[in-house]
Amino acid sequence: MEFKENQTIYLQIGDYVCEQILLGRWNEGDRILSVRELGVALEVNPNTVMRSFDFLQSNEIIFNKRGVGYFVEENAKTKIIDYRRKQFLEQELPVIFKTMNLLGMTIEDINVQYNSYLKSIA
Amino acid sequence: MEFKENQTIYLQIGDYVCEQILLGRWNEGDRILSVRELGVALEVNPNTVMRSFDFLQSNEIIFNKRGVGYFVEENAKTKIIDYRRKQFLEQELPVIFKTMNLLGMTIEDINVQYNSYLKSIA
Amino acid sequence: MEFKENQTIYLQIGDYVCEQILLGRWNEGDRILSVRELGVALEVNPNTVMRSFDFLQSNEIIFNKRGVGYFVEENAKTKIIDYRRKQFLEQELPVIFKTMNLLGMTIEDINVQYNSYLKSIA
Amino acid sequence: MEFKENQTIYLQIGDYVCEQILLGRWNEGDRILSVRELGVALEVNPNTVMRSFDFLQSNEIIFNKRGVGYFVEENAKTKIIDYRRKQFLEQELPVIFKTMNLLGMTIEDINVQYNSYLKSIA
DNA sequence: GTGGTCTAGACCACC
DNA sequence: GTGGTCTAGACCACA
Repeated sequence: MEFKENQTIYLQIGDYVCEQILLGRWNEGDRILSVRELGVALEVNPNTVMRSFDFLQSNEIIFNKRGVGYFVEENAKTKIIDYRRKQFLEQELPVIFKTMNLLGMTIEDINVQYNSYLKSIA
Repeated sequence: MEFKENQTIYLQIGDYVCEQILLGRWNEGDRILSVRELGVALEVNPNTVMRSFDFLQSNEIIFNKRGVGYFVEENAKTKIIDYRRKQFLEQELPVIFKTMNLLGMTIEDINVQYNSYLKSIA
Repeated sequence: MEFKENQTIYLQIGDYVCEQILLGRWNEGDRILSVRELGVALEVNPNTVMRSFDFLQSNEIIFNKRGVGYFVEENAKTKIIDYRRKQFLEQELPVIFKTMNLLGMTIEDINVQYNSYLKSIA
Repeated sequence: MEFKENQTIYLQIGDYVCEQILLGRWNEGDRILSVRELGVALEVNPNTVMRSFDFLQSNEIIFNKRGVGYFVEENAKTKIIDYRRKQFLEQELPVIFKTMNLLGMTIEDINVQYNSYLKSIA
């Protein structure tokens, strides 16, 4: 896996795990990959993966059974989506709107971009 | 000046200088504040300012006359805007669109948000 | 390590690292000395070493793994040699030839000098 | 006039004046341009030109008549050429030869380059 | 342990 | 006065 430069790796791993949960790779109650396995898979130090799991656990996305592994919490999907939606509306969108104004772009320009985006992933 | 926590100071200073150029405080060919003056103004070490100027110079926003000072490059404004617009279209928007899809939001939802944003800054 | 007076230290460190790579001390993909270690070895402030590494990284000679260290890029050797050769052919040689003409020297004079140089290092 | 980055301006001005003398623009005994005139011509601070003249005077290339101007010394040409030849043989050539070896180039390669150089200026 | 950033202060060459 | 370089030392996030 390739990591972005402007965000710390363990947070990107956290996002990755959430993504996998949303995509249904691991359902609620399922055991996810071990720290070591995921470390190998992502070519990352297990300590770094551990930190991600810590983070996810403190956000009640996963929980730990000692000696067994990490498991997906009940309602994990809902929590992830709620969190992301809040983040998106309150943090990301305002910045985007501000940038739009600075660059002299209108909501119409965004519409155009969005349509070509939809085509690109179709 | 107050600095954000999640981005390094010298980059924020770089943004600040670009902003001042866009706003017309320094026009193309003008000499900008010296490393020391800007350091005092922003309550920051001159070395940190120097690092910003280094960065801006390598991006051809400003240039240096030895023993004289730093000056705004020709076409600096265009370069700044072009860079930001490119960054916005290629880096930020796709991420936004992807997030929208993940969260099941449509372009209409964005419109609604945008309108309330416009009211909030009016 | 002793440094020349007419060139800034961090560039000399950059040259030093390139030299070590060319000599095979560090091969492509290898981790090089840490900022601190090299600072101690060359009796130089770690900040100065960092500046060298910054420079080498921007020239794609080395790259960084956060929290791990700096590593030699693929094709670093080729890049170094290409860069030096280009520098030599386009920058240094024309100056030499111009000086030769100004001083009324011929390519034969250079030959003579070269032969005595070869003897001196034999 | 455009100045190189890796050498200080006043030395480049000194070289420029020597060049003009060698080329016969100013002969021995002639008055050269004033500090102010040359400053304007080269788009440089008169102080900087002054420093060059200081340097040239201390090397007995030019001399000063107070209130009148700077004049080319007797034997200035010879002095310049002797100085440059010495510089060339003892300082520049050895470096060139060392670089050649490092890059795996032979004196033959130099010959080829020289021939194409001769054509380029013909 | 690693790199990265910032400060404070010094010294230099240069304009 | 200007920028440029270097040192010493601190602190931080990260692996």
